[in-house]
Amino acid sequence: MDKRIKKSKRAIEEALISLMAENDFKDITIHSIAEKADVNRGTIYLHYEDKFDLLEQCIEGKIQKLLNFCLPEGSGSQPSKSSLLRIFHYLEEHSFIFHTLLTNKGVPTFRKKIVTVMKAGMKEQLELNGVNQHINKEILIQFLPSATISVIEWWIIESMP
Amino acid sequence: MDKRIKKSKRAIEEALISLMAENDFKDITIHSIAEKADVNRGTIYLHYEDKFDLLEQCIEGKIQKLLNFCLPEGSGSQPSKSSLLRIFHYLEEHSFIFHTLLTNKGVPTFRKKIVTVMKAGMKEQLELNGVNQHINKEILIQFLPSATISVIEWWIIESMP
DNA sequence: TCTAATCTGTTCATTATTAAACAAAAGCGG
DNA sequence: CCGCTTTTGTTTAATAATGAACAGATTAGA
Repeated sequence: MDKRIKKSKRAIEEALISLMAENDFKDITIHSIAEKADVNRGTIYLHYEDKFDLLEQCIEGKIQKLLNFCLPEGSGSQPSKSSLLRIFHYLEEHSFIFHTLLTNKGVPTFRKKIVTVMKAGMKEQLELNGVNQHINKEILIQFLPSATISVIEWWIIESMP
Repeated sequence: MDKRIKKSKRAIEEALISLMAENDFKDITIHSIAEKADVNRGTIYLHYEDKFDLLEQCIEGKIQKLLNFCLPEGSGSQPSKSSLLRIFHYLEEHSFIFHTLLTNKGVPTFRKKIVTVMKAGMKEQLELNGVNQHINKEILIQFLPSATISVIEWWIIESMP
């Protein structure tokens, strides 16, 4: 992708997150984002529909990056032992971003997105490894992600041990 | 000035300094600067003749910024008491840059430039305030800047108290 | 010394970003 | 409620940056 696009999007999304750390999402204007990102206001509309689409893409990107980093294809869906650990390391490394996305008022989207992704991931895991066959898979899939995300949420918000 | 130009030049000059902190100037290539700055190589030639011109402009810019910040026009060439203090604060704030520019092998330019600027500045000062009239001005002007810069040099290189 | 690799300047067409302007929509204080 | 300011989208022409290519210079190693 063109260097300029990468830089612009990075600046814009970083600005969004930094603003979200201090204001409710609803109070953030495209104007202020452009200012913070040191980018022409028009540039934002070049890549995003509006601020909701921006938040959407931003969240999507963060989740993708987390997954790509923590579940590298090479090892072919590793067992959860080491990958879970990697996830926690990654979250620690980028705690500011995830803390902001999780705690900002008026943005439940992020939590939902993660739960959805985890459901899919776990389903795949369970079908691959025939473990826990004596437990109802469906129930596990419904239950585990929410539980896990709650733990993660707690861990991040309490600024992790 | 166009936002894009500001950003490009800032990235390029920052890259240069960061590279100069770890390599002799002569070993630094335009290639590596472009890489570090995350900028197309051609962009550098859009604003600078070559790496020597880049260093030149970079140094010039740093000196100008220091002067503008420490000798604001409003107060009309203040006496040296507070402005000297401001200079030291500014140097402390930007110590990495000045340390790098002063210590990099093969770049005596920076020291010379500063001495030149100080000579001019002091001359003006002396002509304005009729102080020290009983001392030969010319000798002062020859002597003071070199002495001062030596102190500053020592102060910065020994990572200031 | 010869070769391969890297670096330098420069050119080109394409694309992204900019500044400036605009009308319309919100938001706000009196 | 009514002005006033800010924000939103969108458009325009102008300009800066990009990636790619190129020949020539320099460097490094065999």
